[in-house]
Amino acid sequence: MTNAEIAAALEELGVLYELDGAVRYRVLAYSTAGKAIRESPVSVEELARAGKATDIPGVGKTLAEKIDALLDTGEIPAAVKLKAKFPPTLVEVTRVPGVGPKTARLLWDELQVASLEDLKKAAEEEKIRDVKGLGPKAEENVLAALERLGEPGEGPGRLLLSTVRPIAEELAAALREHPGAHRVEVAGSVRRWAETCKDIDLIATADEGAELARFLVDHALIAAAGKPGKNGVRAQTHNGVSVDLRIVPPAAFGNLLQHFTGSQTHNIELREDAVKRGLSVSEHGITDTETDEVTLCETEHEVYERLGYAYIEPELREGRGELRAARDGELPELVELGDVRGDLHAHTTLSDGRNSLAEMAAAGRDRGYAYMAITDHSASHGFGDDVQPDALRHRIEEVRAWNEEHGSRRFRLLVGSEINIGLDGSLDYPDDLVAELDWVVASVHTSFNVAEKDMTARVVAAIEDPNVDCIGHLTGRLINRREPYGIDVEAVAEAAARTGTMIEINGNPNRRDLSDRHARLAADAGVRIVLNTDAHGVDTLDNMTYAVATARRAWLTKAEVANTRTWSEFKKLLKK
DNA sequence: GCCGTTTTCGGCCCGACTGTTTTCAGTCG
Repeated sequence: MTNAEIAAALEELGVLYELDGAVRYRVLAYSTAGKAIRESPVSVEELARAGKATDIPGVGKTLAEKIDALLDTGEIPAAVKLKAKFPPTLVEVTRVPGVGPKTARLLWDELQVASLEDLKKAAEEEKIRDVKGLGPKAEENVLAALERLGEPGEGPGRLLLSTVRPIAEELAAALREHPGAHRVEVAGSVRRWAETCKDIDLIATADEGAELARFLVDHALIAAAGKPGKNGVRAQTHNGVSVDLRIVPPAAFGNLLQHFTGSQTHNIELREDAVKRGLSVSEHGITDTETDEVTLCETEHEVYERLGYAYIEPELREGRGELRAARDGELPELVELGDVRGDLHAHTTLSDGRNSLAEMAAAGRDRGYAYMAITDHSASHGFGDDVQPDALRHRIEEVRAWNEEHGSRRFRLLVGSEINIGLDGSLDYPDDLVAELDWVVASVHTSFNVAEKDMTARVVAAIEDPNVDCIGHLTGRLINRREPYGIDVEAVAEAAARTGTMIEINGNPNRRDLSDRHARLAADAGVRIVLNTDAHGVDTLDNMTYAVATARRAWLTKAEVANTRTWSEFKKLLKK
């Protein structure tokens, strides 16, 4: 059973308890546990089978028992019982925006609304207004919400960071140009470099707030907007991204930026911790609950300092132990883009790239890298992009020649390949040819649908090949498009650490693979992490920013990333 | 239902907005 399936079952049970009128903290426990389980980098089923489910934060004895029952019988007895009391489709009603469990329960009791169809019918027949506490406006909102749910592609879907980020940056840059604007920052999940984003949060201080809000509404990217006021405005871009601009006095800019950068989990933990110390934290300031004295902070640094923490980088604000580390002075010094000395995964026109060897090499050199590996696809790659052994031999000569002519002590081009890992873990070039390469990335590109233990054995076999330096995009996921294939990342990391094989963080924003959680797990296991772009053109060499962001979200330091080293130091890490 | 450098029991963020109400509950982020 996948983590997502276990999480969904617990979250459903939480909703059922809420419909049944349970105290909200019990309900909350199910949703926080569900979130932690979904985000767990290791298999929760395996953890539970080993009797260690309570290692997951938010999972105690009771939830551990419920997970055991779910794994053994496919269902949780408490959920079966509640589903006999409430129709299972009532859970869907609670997910209609604006409805929620309390309203759903009310509509069930009063109107026997059991499903989305019943809800629609009740609203259309104007029966909802007869329920005490609800009115005609509720009917209108329900119908509008149901309408939106029905639209394909609409709804609460999250967009890829690389889709949202350029829009956020462009809007922020435009606002900064406005003469009335003092400070403008992008906040929210964009600032935390999350994988996906629901909306864009912009924070500003300005002389005339309403004027700045109107200025945003008039921007060419904005399609629709609410009423601009002195506190900001909510708008939508032409491609359907929500934009929230909030404007505050300069004295509280730090409080607001901290609040809107989130994450929600981070803020809740921070505020709970503050309450224990007699402080109440909000976007408007920090209040001493004894004296009612309010501290306003112009910067986030002041916010964290006032609360007794070291400054926490936005990428770390996910409620994964960063507050404790910040209090104890144990935050890592995160790797930065400027630390990266080379890109070790790039394609050219020899396979499926868009630029030539010379163009890619020059672009890498011009970025100030000390080394770059050209790694086109291998002999069995499809789509007519295969590179047969003779072509690779020729490529080896080409790279040697390029280094003769253009290379220097400051920059060297490495000849490599991204070699397919076959079903049995073998590579699709002869060993003696592979041995001639400077750098070998091995990746799975075919036959994703094999059992987890077979996929694990396959990749571990490649790791044990003395010619393989690095594993590419380990889980094969495409964010929002393709689930990662089943693979035991812990076992792979153990093998990689044992053999000195590196694992990349692929910086393609669709991949970001290793994920932040897997990268943390691998680094903890002793694996050297490599930050790569997998660039298929000169332009996508820029994707190093996403690899670095993922590494930072994984708490990685410069030392834990192999390609922050000079060539002479990096060379020592190679297997052969 | 979880959790603990103030607690193994008694706590469990904070505020905006909305729609329904005449002071607040529910929902959302």
